[in-house]
Amino acid sequence: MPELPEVETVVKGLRPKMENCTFSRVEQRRKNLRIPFPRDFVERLENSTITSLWRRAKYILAELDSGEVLLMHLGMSGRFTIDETPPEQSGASPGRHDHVIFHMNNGAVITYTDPRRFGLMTLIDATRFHNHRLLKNIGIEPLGNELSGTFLAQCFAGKKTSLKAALLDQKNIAGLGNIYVCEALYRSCLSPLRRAATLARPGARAVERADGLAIAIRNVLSDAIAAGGSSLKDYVRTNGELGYFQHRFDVYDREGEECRRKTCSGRIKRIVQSGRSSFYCPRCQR
DNA sequence: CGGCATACCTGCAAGC
DNA sequence: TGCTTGCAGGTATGCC
Repeated sequence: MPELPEVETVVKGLRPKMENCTFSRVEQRRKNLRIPFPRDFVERLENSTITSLWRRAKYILAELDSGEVLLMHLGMSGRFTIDETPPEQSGASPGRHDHVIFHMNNGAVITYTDPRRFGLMTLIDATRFHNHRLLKNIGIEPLGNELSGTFLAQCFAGKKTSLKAALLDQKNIAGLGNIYVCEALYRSCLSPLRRAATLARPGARAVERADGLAIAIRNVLSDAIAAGGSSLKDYVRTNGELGYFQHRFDVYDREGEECRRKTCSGRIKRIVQSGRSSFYCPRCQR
């Protein structure tokens, strides 16, 4: 499920068990995920210490004292689970989709599970990670200071594509996925079909529209992060699972149901845009 | 270059 | 029950 809020929640959950901790043992149970694991992946991790753990877009980055950065992505179905009892003591054996197991020097066993294997793990040089092919073209962080109506208006100026596609494009804004784009557009009363450039088109409403969208994006994401934190209780479930939380969506997966806006009598519609579902209220989103 | 379709892989729910 | 189909929250690539 991972979009920005889920990845943020995973990072917060992993931090107490990984930051300033050392990899005692690493199990790599297959040779690739979406991309191959790097050469000597296990050897390069073992006995190195994580100096800091953070998120950029939907990537999780662990800076190591070896001078490398461990770069991880959850893809569509990746998740981490933290166990305090080593499997050899609890008697549990790894599942078919448990691809990487980190044994930390604090006793935590952190398992990466990913049925669809759209996730990835790789190691990159700390001095050059900004220029790494996976990170260099990524857009602004939506929870940082750069996101504003002015930014969106400029960024989308001249774009013929839809607002939906423009918001999904990680080169513009990093971390939004299908769900939160649908939710942000709903909150700002903008249609996913609207041409991105019209956000900036001069006119009385243009500033309002762009500012409204910027605020909606920020609020949707921070609400989801807050919900994740509270429903996971310090970001870790009792079963150790991280990053999966129930969140009540206004439009996502609500095809045919009533619009939640009190002043609106519309019904949520599902359409397909560039091969993905968009959910919106055709009555109040314009 | 923009915009779209496609591919990667597995699991699950719905339909027959 | 069992088979087939379509769909899933991400991203890179290739084609026009």
